[in-house]
Amino acid sequence: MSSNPMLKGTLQTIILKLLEDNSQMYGYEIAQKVKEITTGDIVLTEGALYPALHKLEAEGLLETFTEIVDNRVRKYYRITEQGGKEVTDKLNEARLFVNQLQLLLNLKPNTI
Amino acid sequence: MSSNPMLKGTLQTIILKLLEDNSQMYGYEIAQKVKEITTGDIVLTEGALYPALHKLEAEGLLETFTEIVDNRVRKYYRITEQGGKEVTDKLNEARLFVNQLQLLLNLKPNTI
DNA sequence: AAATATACCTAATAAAGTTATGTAATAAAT
DNA sequence: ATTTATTACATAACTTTATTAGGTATATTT
Repeated sequence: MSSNPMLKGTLQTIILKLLEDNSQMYGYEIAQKVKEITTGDIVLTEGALYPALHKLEAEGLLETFTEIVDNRVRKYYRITEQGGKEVTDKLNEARLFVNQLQLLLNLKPNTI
Repeated sequence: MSSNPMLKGTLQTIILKLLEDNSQMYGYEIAQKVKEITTGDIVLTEGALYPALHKLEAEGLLETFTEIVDNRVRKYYRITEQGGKEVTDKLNEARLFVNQLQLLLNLKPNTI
């Protein structure tokens, strides 16, 4: 099933949201977390994940620090103050989009 | 407020779904319908809409015929049998994606 | 007469994925 | 003991698919 074309535009929001809820995470951990939460339905490919992290860092929404664990480098990411503001907006956008998409596709489950 | 980057990957599904519910529609009508349903939140740009329609036609999921109304050409689209099968799959995919996204972003409204 | 709405189209550009490849250490399996 | 899988990072080539911008043309409204 691999990664989804529908992911486009939401990957940044997913990353920011995870880092809003978890004080620090490294790339691989983020990918594992997404796989776990979605029971394998959404898999973040490395070619999407790492460039997205770099971009968010370049934009000042994330900051990094490295640690050596088991002789391997881990690059941890933290959300910045600016990132904290952005994530609120992006979540609202995503919420709106999901609602409109559900309207368009008649996906809204009957709220009994 | 213009089209959404999150639209990527869902535009085809939106078009197919509308043409599943309406026996025939023309491009401009589809754009109007989407604007109407989403109260203007999702606007299909022509540069996205027309190429998407052409692609779906080329793939055999849609078929077309033209009519002259008020001395202007209208190109109507109909969903094909193959398109009917595809739309079911695409809707399931979209449903799954929306659910997983809501999980990831904690967007699920409390189902009271 | 000018502006807006209707109705189609495409080309250049940009964004953001996928696919493939590379490096390197540790852990598990044969 | 050696191969394979997992952990962990990264980037380049490619593809898809949208945005932006431009073009044509008729009908309607201001």
